[in-house]
Amino acid sequence: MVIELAAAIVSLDAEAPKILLVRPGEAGQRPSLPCGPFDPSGHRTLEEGLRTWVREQTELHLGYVEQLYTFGDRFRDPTERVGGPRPVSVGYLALVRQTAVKNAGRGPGETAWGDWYRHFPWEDWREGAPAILDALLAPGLEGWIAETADKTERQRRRERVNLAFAFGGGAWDNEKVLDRYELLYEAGLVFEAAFDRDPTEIGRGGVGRGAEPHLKSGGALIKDHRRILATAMGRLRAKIKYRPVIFELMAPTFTLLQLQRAVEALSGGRLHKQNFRRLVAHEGLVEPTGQMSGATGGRPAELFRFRREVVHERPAPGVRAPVRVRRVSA
Amino acid sequence: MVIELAAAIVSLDAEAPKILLVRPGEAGQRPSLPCGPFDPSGHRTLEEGLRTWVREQTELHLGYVEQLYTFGDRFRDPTERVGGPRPVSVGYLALVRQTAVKNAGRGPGETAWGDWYRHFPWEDWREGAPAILDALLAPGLEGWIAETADKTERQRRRERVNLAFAFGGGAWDNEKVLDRYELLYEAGLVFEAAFDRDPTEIGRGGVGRGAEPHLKSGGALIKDHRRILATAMGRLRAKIKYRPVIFELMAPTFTLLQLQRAVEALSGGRLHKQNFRRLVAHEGLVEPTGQMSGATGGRPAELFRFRREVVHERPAPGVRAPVRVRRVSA
DNA sequence: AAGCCTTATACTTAATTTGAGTATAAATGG
DNA sequence: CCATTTATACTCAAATTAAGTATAAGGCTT
Repeated sequence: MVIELAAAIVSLDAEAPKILLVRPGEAGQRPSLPCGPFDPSGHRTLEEGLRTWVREQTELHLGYVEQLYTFGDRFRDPTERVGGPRPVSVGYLALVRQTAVKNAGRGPGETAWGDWYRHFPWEDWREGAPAILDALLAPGLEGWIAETADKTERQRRRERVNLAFAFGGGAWDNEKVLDRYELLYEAGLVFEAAFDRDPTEIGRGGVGRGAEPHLKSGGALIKDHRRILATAMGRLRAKIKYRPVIFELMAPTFTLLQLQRAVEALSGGRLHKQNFRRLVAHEGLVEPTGQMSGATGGRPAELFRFRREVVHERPAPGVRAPVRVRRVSA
Repeated sequence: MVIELAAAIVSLDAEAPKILLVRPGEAGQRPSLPCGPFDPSGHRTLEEGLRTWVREQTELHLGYVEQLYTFGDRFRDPTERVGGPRPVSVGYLALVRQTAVKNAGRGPGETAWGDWYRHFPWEDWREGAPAILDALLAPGLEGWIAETADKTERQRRRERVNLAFAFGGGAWDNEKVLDRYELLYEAGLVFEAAFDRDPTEIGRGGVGRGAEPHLKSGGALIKDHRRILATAMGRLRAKIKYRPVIFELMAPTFTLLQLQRAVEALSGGRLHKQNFRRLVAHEGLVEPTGQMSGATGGRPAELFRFRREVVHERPAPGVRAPVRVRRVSA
């Protein structure tokens, strides 16, 4: 059995969260995350194996690395054969500063930074509710619910959809990224699902159902890499609330607005500016440097830096600011 | 490569958190968690594999199951040979109600419920600071810090110890169970560490150093099973704060004090009674049944039940009550 | 039966935190 | 010099929290 190690390497380019992708070797193929097999004889730990692979493939030396989840489902990869070797993949989240980013090439096998919302357009609520939600996903999911004849199963599907997508009046939870992706996958609304079917089931209508919308439901990746990416996104959104991981993505000094935009970019929603600065100051997350930033269009802002001591002072230091997400468009 | 699936199955017996253990086959051996190898041809998913193994070994049908972490470190198992097969284990947390508990036997290979604080005596602060902390762990860790000649490394160790054990005046964080266990392991203060050494290093003093205290630092388990248990404990302590998982361990109806004792048992600290009940009522986590409990010594208390609807109402429903942990003894 | 122990539950109070503003300051580009 | 943009200080009411006090309702003891 081969264990594949795959990394969702996240960076932040101003207001856009980026993800490092490896270009497909052949045309028509989908991109992948940097990844490679775990080598029990060479790698001392799983994480070290991952770091080694990433270093080889991208020339990046990872700083912050966190294990996400281990997936072992059958038939998530269209090239998997019945009775063939079973893929087991361990997904990781890594954070790198934009300054460390280099050598993204255009050729096959080379790496490139992509916008993570291209793969999950329904997750970005910064400019109001994403259009794709009402235009494609809601009707698509509605169809998937109606599709089953069993009443209990229908109810179960409706419940899951309402919870994950907040259709039933509930509040949109920006951490439920994986739940939403899995539902879309099951409902056949993401590209991968059109291919990744149990081959023994092909012909039973799996592939046929509405090839059109799949193409629009975000950029697909190879194997289960978009699932790993969804896990990374959800985990990161949760983690910035109680660990100061956001600073892994920031330059050594930054203005409070830059910090706010960074949090907003990852969270996919807006924050209340005045309360945000009160919060980060009060929590002791940042301290003023005394220097001023080269004004970007208005009054110059003071530059701040991360206060490392905060981890000793409070048990769970993070940006606890409530993310505002609303249905009314901006 | 073989992937081992192992489950930390937690239950709650009144005020004692319990963990399901499998008795060692031979005398002198340590107990283990229920576990078994992942079978790529038989198991559709990793989690299904785990459920199957647990069903076979314990006749328990698991309800709530959650993946914790995948460990792939070398030489965590004393029986591991240099160049031998590499152990990779996926740890799971499962929660079962005490009512579902049965057939715990006394013979080898049979299961038995053990107190989880027997394996982590330093984690139970309900009756004040655990004695083992000042008596054994603090001096032991101090020795480990002093042991290295490199000043930077010494500083690094001190920082880690202070953070995890709150020696430097910080607050004890009841979620840092794994950090603490790993430190004790590295410092050679837990039983496992006396055995689990890189065999190539044996003779360099690893095993020799103070065999005495190891035996007292909590009940050891086979392989890296205590590490999985530590992960489970930390995860569960974190999770009850934002997911209503505590109800997976409660009877269908319960008094508010029973619920409070359950939370305290897992958290390892005390809660403020009046505020606790205000909290669970206000969060909408429970609803009164109208029935009264058979009084256990005082005024009869009303029985409550879990309000399932709460998951639709708020994004992260859980018992957010602050756990009080203090150095002064009760 | 009275008094005491135990547990339950209602209510109070002050301090703190939160959400949502308003007001004013300091830069730039016409 | 004025509109625009961004920064930052300050306000204010509502909600939440921490830590009580007060009272109720059982059983057990003497």
